Amino acid sequence: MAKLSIEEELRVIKKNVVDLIPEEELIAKLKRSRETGKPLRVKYGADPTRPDLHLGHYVCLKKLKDIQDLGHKIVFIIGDFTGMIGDPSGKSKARPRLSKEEVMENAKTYFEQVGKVLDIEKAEVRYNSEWLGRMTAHDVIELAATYTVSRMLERDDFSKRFKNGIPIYIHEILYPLFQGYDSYAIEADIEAGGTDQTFNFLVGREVQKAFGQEPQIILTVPLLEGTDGKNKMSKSLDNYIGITEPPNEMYGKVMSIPDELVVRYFKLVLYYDESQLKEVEKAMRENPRDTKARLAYEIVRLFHSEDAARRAAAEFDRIFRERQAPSDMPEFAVPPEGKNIVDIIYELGFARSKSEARRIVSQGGAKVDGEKVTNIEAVIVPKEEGSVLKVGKRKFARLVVKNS
RNA sequence: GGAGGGGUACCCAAGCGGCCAAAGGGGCCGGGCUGUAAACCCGGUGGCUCAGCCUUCGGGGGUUCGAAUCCUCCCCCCUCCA
Repeated sequence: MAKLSIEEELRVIKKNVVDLIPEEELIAKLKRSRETGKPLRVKYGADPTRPDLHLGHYVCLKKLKDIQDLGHKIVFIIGDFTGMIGDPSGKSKARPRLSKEEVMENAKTYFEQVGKVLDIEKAEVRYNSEWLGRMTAHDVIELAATYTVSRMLERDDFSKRFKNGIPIYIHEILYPLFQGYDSYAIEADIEAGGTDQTFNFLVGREVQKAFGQEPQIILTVPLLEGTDGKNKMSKSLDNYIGITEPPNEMYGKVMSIPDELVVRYFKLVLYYDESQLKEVEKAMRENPRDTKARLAYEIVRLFHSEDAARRAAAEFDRIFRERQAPSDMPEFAVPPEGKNIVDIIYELGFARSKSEARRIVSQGGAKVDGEKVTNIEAVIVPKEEGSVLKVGKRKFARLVVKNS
């Protein structure tokens, strides 16, 4: 890659970044890196419990890719040790303890997905049990002595929980310290992550200083809101768009985000620059639907292909604009004498229980060949060429006569 | 260690002997409408062999014709004092 000036390098790094603390130190590090020819070490913590990456992760991975392209070293930390503690950031729910095998398995899936965004071969991968697992009680106390309780309680999550009488466990208090120790162990120059990690990263700086190391730079990227438009994208809230999801699913999920989020997705996921975003804003006012469709198209293209995007768009229009059946749907065998509508819906997995299937039917949510079927006693005998069952807005199946 | 408060369905939160499968909100699901799986409006939301039955209100035991509601033991959480 052509040599950029420090200013240009900094501009690349700063794109779509919320905080860079402190910028002067980064400039100094960049200068020194050029002089010594040693790339900066950029730490990124990987969660070994959730191998499904989504667009929210992508925002940060894309940033890492930018930095990698500038010639710096990305260091992935697999938190196999801290995974047993559970990061207190956000919701606090006890996470299951993972076995070594599970961690390795998750890590494998994780990197398969990360590989879609940046070059794993050029990155360094470390497991934090390597150093945390070797710590003695003495070491832990020494680490714990680098921070105070009141400073720990400055953290937003903690102070809120403390005020609201929600328990905070000691091990959760220790978490940021261990994460900080990781930075020391790998000699991080920069630590990157979402803005919710700011506190942990700051603790990392303190730990590094306490152990006589130059503190890392903190680089945070915005948290992308999920399809609900309110909360940050996360698997547990089920408002996420996974980067490995099939094209049709991905396209549909993008179409389901609130209109207000469209510009933000163009910015954070597609990396549009200011002038492009102005155009998008204008287009959004004039024709929101088509603009959102363009977003969906571009996102599918990014993670799959131009061809997949085209097909996903056509399929979406076919189902939701023209109200037609999809070109491809699961087949369900019905005996010649027919089968009860509720049983069919339940067996297809279109309802979680038979009661739910009954509700769907009686509320008018089931159609066979375009005709509503509201009687839960109805017995369906498919036409000779097959019939189309539609449940809700987007669940379809082809019913065919077959002797079982 | 002492004193108080609390644990209710996917989440938050009412109920405090029968009318409670349990108010209300969120979420989710369905319908209508539409520019989309947007927004908005309406309805539904434990399960089943469904006008009936079975399981649910931290866990066990008990009182009662009858308990989420009363008693008792246990587990867990919070606050204040020490």
